Amino acid sequence: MTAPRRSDATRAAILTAARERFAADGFERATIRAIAADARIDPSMVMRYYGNKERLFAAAAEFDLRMPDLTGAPADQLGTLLVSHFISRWEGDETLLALLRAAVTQEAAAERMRGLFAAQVGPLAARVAPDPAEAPTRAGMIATQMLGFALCRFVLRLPPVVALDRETAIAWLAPTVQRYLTGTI
Amino acid sequence: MTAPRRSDATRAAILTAARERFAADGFERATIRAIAADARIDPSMVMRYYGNKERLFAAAAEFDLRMPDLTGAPADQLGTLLVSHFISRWEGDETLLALLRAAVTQEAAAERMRGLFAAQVGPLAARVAPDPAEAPTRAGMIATQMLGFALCRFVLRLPPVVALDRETAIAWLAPTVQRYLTGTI
DNA sequence: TACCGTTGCCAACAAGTGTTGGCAAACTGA
DNA sequence: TCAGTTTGCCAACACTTGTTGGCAACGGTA
Repeated sequence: MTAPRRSDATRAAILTAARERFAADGFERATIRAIAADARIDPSMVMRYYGNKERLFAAAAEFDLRMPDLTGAPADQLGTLLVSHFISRWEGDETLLALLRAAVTQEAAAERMRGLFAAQVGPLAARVAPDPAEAPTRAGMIATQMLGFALCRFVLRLPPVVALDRETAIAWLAPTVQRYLTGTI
Repeated sequence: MTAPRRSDATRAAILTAARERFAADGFERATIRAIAADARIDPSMVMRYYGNKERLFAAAAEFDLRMPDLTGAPADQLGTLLVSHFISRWEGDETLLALLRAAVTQEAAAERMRGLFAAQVGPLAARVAPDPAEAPTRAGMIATQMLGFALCRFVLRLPPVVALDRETAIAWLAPTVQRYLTGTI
């Protein structure tokens, strides 16, 4: 139980600005100076509170997929539920976008992305897959589709993918994810 | 018909080194100095022959998907043929990897990626899709899956995706691409 | 009040970046 | 042979980057 500090607001402002910049520009093009300017403080404050740029990114890219509990859900609805959940996670929080943009050139960010899918999608796959031994592969295939969708929609902004409304996107993606999760290979 | 210049070998060496560096490090972390060092020439030569870093990248990321002619192929084999072709294109040439890594932070590279799928996958989808009007969407969905696969396998290096051998990868991906190409939505 | 840790800013550093201009050597054509 | 072009390197430029140290103002505590 730590006492709240007077600088907590500054810390939070830095983190918010960092997430925005990392999400928009990636790791190398997001500069400490720009982040500090957004947070309306001096760049040296960023260093004092977060040590260096990598640790700032690590703090800003803290993320949890919050995978839903699918026990009890209709077996043929798993794909729809999962895809719908993923899209919500992407749209509600730019942290994942920051993580994806950075992961392409930052090994630490890539490692975190790997951990995210292994630790959160893997167990879910293990519970519903016909053979639990296939769970990592199934989680990996789901990653290829969901990260690919996010890449095309939010990063590359491929027009036909941007144009999809939520329901249509789910209609396209759900059968794919359903098959990766429970289908026979 | 231009006469071959004495500097053509240097130009080619620069281009090869540039492709390697851009593919491995992305646009901003690949430095002119490092590229020049790989090509064993002075950094100023890169500027003389390619003007600036952006134009160097544009030259290094010249790429053609070389989509195969699928007229006459069995309708139910389209997914397999396409996926197999994509994987070959990815593995045979690091240009596509350079383009993907750069596209995440460089708008010009993203634009080229958009053009690639619109101009090469789009027409193919128009020929085999039930309704040609859906071709852009279908090409876009194929992009989400194939770029997502490349992202996870070559960039993020998700272990279960890296571990897939070529046949297994095709077995997973082909039905997805087949459905995006010809399935009902 | 006097004290001391906290918060913040300013100025500067060292390193690395893309980029440029000039100059020597090598080559080409007459 | 000799002028003119091409090829290459060196040194430097202007700028940006992450990062550091010092110094003033603030705020709670005794």
